[in-house]
Amino acid sequence: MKPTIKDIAKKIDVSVATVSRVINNRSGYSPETEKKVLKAIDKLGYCPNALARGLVGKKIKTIGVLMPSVSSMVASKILNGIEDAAHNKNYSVIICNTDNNGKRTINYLRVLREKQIDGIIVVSEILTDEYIDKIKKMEVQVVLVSTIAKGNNFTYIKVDDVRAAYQITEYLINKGHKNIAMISGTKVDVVAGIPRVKGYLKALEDYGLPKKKENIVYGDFSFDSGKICMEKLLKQSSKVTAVFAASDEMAIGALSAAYRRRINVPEQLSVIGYDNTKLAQMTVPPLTVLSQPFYQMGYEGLSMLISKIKGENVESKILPHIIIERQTVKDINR
Amino acid sequence: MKPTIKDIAKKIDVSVATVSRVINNRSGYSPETEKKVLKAIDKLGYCPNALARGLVGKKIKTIGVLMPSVSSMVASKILNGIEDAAHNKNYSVIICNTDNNGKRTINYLRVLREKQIDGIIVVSEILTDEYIDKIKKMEVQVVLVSTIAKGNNFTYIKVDDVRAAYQITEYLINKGHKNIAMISGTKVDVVAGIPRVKGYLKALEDYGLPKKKENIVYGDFSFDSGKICMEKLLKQSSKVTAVFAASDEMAIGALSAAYRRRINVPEQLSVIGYDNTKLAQMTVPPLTVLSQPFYQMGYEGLSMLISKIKGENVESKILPHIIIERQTVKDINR
DNA sequence: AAGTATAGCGTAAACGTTTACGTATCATCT
DNA sequence: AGATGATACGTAAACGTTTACGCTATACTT
Repeated sequence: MKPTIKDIAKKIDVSVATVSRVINNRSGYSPETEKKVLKAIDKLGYCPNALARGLVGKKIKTIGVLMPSVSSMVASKILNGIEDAAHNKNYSVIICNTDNNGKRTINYLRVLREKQIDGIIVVSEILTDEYIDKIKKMEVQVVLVSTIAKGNNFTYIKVDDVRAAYQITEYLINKGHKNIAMISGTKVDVVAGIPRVKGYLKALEDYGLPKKKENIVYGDFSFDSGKICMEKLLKQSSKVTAVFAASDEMAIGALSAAYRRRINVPEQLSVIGYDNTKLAQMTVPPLTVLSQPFYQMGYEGLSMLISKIKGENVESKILPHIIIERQTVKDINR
Repeated sequence: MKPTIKDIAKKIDVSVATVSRVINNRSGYSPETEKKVLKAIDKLGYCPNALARGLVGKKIKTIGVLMPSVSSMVASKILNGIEDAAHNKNYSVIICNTDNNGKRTINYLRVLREKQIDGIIVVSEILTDEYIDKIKKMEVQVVLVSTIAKGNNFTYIKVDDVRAAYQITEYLINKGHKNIAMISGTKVDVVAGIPRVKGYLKALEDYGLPKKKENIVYGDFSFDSGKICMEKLLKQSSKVTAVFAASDEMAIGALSAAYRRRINVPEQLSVIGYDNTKLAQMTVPPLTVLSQPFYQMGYEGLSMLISKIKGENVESKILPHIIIERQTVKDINR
């Protein structure tokens, strides 16, 4: 059997309270007792039981992370940031891959509640009213990473997607492009879908460029859908010179489709991606992208959560984005 | 305050034992009492406290996963499998990103012990004697995924790397290649490094092909190192017609380097990767690879762990691999 | 009728901690 | 000398469960 605090106490003939005090660096014992206790702990190989601690102290130093997919490049980078920050603050993280599945998500919420976690981080998830309701009932601290819950004052940390999409489009316009297509994500996505289309359209409008319906095609953020969308775009009559894809993967799909049609990037067609996953550097030619600070999002998101757990007041945060110029966009002014 | 089992008991005037019994589907109560209890639970919004349960029952239904990086494509795919299996078996998973850092790993081991987890999975980690020692002292069930601990009888699940490397080389030989180079991973890696070189050399030997020292270059599994290694290979006098890279990323790096040098793949140079991450389908041309069943490794690895936790006897397992032919290898026989 | 089995429940200990409170000892101050 | 305060402990309750054990009432057996 694993030794308990009682075993330590018995061995050196002190009370459990004293042992507990030295373990927790409280005051109330002599240097000699401390030495004896420490020695006994070492000898018996004692290790505190976090469950018992959590039961009385109501803190288990563990948080839950809900995300639609742990294996996507963006999610795993965010997770990376969360995990690093958690480790630095001595918290553990339980991962919950919701798979965009309502029942599964609800189940996770229940399990997290049972396990008395101190807070939860929701990543890239589209929050339904049901989730929001359950989360509120949990009476637990929450922060949203790369997502929002409109109408609710959940703390969030993300990038300004409409602004980013606007700047991408503006960037393309400044490079002389006038007929710019967009490969969007799903129409229902309130974070990575709708806002990016909005930003794209706003820029077109501000610069007096025509908003052509056929220039927007909808994928699902995946490589395959990017390929298919690009095919669609290529079949159209209107000759686009640049394509803005709402994800790296779709941009790479577009690259693939262009390659198959013997269309040279960036000579004949410019392509810009969104995210700046590791992929973007690996393509030929390397992909110009809008970069989101995923790691930072995760890291700061967790830090914000801990602050909230400690009772501090925390404001939502918009993180800056940048365009990373590589080799898939051509300046056609010159 | 969250209601406890006592609150339920008090409300409907039964004992806590009875409430506990219906919660846990034990016998010993009438249908009417059951109804009353269930109703009260629903009304008060009661949720069991897993910490208290774990304290008495010595099972918290949580496992820990140690991996060098959560954001790498292969690790995250394995994690995906682990998480799915865990969810199906009603277990939670705590992730521990060790970052190949000894102190950090030891710290995680301590935390996992404190939190009384039921088992641990070690993924792709190079196990030092210190880790092995600590793990043994934890008296906890373990399974190793995509790694081994030589000299110790830890249960593992992985692919046969020397056999896989042998088959890759054989495959290339059958396609008419005689001067085959290898871009290996790190020399110290006892799982993804050494064994693959071994398999490669064995095949060369069995087929009576010369083993040239300069045909093996060492990277670190990353894209950049793959690029650099390919450059080295290209600078050499001996004209290689095929390259076997010990990871997809390095293979893609090789593709990049070849492209820059205007060397056509697969016309002038064949390339084969190892892993079959999502990346492999996205390159132009799509990458021929040896595919490792990462998701399955994770899924079955966790299942094995649960079996061990339940006290069953579990054997280590070698999972099958296959070569997926795409477009980067040319048959130069014809 | 007496005995036995069973259903349905309650009591209380146990799990491993933390912590409020009490107490004994001793030094210091007035 | 007596009061005061600090130091160094110990005692026991509390956290929210599970579960061994015991009890009562009823049904069934012989």
